[in-house]
Amino acid sequence: MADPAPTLRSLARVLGLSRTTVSDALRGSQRVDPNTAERVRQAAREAGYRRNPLAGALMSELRRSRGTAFHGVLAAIDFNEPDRPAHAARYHRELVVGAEARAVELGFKIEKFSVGHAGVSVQRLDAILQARGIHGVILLPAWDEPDLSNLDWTRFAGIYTDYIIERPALHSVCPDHYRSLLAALQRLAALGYRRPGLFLQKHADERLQYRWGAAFRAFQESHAAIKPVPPLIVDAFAKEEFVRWFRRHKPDVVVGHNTVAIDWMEGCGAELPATHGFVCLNVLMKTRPCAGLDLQPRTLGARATELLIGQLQRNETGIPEWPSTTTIPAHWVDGPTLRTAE
Amino acid sequence: MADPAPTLRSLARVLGLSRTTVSDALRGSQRVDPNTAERVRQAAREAGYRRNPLAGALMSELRRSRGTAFHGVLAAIDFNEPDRPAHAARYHRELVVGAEARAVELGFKIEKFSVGHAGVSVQRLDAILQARGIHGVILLPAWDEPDLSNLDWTRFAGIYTDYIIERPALHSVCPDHYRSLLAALQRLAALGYRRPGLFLQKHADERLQYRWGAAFRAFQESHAAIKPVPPLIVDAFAKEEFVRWFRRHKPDVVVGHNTVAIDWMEGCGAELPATHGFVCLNVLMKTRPCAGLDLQPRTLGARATELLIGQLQRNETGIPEWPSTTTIPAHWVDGPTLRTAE
DNA sequence: GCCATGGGTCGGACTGTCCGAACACTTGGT
DNA sequence: ACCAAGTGTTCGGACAGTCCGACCCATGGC
Repeated sequence: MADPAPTLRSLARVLGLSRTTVSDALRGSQRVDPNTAERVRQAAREAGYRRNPLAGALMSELRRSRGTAFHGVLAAIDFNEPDRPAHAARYHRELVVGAEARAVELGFKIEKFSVGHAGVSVQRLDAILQARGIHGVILLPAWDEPDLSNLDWTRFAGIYTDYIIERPALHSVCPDHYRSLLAALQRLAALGYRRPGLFLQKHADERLQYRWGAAFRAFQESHAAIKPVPPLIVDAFAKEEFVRWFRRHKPDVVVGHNTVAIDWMEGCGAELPATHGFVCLNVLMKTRPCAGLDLQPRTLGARATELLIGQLQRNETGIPEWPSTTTIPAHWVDGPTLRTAE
Repeated sequence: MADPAPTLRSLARVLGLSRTTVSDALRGSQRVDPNTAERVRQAAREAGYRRNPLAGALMSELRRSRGTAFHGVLAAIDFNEPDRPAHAARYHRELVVGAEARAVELGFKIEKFSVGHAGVSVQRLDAILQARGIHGVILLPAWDEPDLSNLDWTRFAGIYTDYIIERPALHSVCPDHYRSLLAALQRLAALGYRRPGLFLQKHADERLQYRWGAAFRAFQESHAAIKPVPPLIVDAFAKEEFVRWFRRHKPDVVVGHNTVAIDWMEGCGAELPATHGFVCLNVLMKTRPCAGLDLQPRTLGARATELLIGQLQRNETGIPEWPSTTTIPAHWVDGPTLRTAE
């Protein structure tokens, strides 16, 4: 093990070939004689040659985009959805802000693109990215199942910033809804609340594969002191349904997205924080001051950028064999809708 | 913008300096005359120079590691736990095998260390790693809450290969139990099973923050055609308790860790796969042929290594501000305990 | 006058890739 | 028999930014 690690050049010297031929042979280029290629592969195996992926990525980039030098540019791709609610638009903006900040720190730059509807088509996007020499893309969350399978993924590395993407199945980054709600409920229990209730829109939970509801039930099951208030999961927000549920099951704290529930609770005679409490599952959605969960879109954007740059440095383009999901727990935000101590 | 993007060399030519001096100046080296440095910085600003981060990373690695025979060494740290069951030991081995393979591909190498009990103490480990110039560590799962907070984390980057580590709070990599069980139940439903039952040891689910149980209940709640068999979650495996549950709730397929349940089912008159089915939640634990989930320890080890090397390349040591959890879904394995079609 | 010191600058070497040039050899038309 | 065109294979140049050792030159002590 005293010898320095073998390189393309040392290998070529031993074989009596040029470094170029060795490189081509190892990458399976059609230009080299099959016999020569086999010879090279065997010698590489025996010498324990390991290609330097960093150099590979650099050179590939450098040569391919000759003239138009490497800019270190990443694309943030937004699926153009016309009637996106304000909080979702803000979540997207925060994701991009976080991604941009981290990108700059690592010597990259982010450009925004919009596809579908008023934006460009997928084919057009492919052409634009290729022309600009962009090989890393961050896909922003889409309400409907996004489809970018038409992109030529052999030339791109991608990260999705929501739970699951199937077309194609990329690595993704998103909040840890399950763990965050468990932690929030634990905090409520520590504050003395014993009858937590969950108030959700059905579609919101479905998108997360029922993680909110699952965490809520798991908490109830595993804590004997907690009274099992059944979660209220509705098709659309409606006052009557909520009031009926609230009167019947008497939760002492309600956890949900929509802060209009606070008004309805007060309409039933509740006084916050004196008699009851409220926690918002996404502070970007609150329309009045209250405690809640910050899903940390900036941090998610930053982490997505880190993962993407990691892939580029390993020269890993294409669809991963085993897509992974990276999650970050939400950050608790105090507010006037909860009592401060037992 | 007709000119090609400025490089260190083009910048140096204009300034009448060498590329080295320009590089040093821009990176704020002490070796350069402050006046020269300022001149360089201004010229770079005016020319719109942007350093190529890929080339930077490559060269930094290349130059720094010259002379040192190995590109980089990572440590795999195992918490020495005396009475670890055989399947856990195998899971650990597979994790390391996956990590080693990926490390080699990326030009790194892995060395194994064992701490606690018969292994070295944490203080000693710190000294050893420092002396060996090792800055990346992969922590293997520990049954009890592991504690490595005494390591001088300002000098290390670390990844834990299980759900959560609090001392210190590092990034972690682990299987996606929640999603995997949901997917498995969906598959069973597609095969025609309508009364799935879950059989768990309490401690096993607690360690995962109840994710098995939570996924099971979430599936029942969201699928009207599925009969809600209550999960059997026991303190210790015992035949009588299982048989009572099995007779009373009549599940048509049982999902659990311990394959001894198959014997008990057969004792109750079940015939697999004719009348009933069984799925093992971790194929490393099965003691007889059956369908189940491969939690993919090799892939997890590989991904942990990638994340760790990413941190090292970004020069990120210490405890992350926001620890993330990266999960990979389990891989379904067919077996003779399930019918093959509707 | 000589040598040691040190601040500032420079050149060499390093990685793998891509493209066009170069070369050897075959084929087909005249 | 000769040349043009085509085919198959190999090679060399250029490229990025960094680190280390070498080098130049001014200064100061003896």
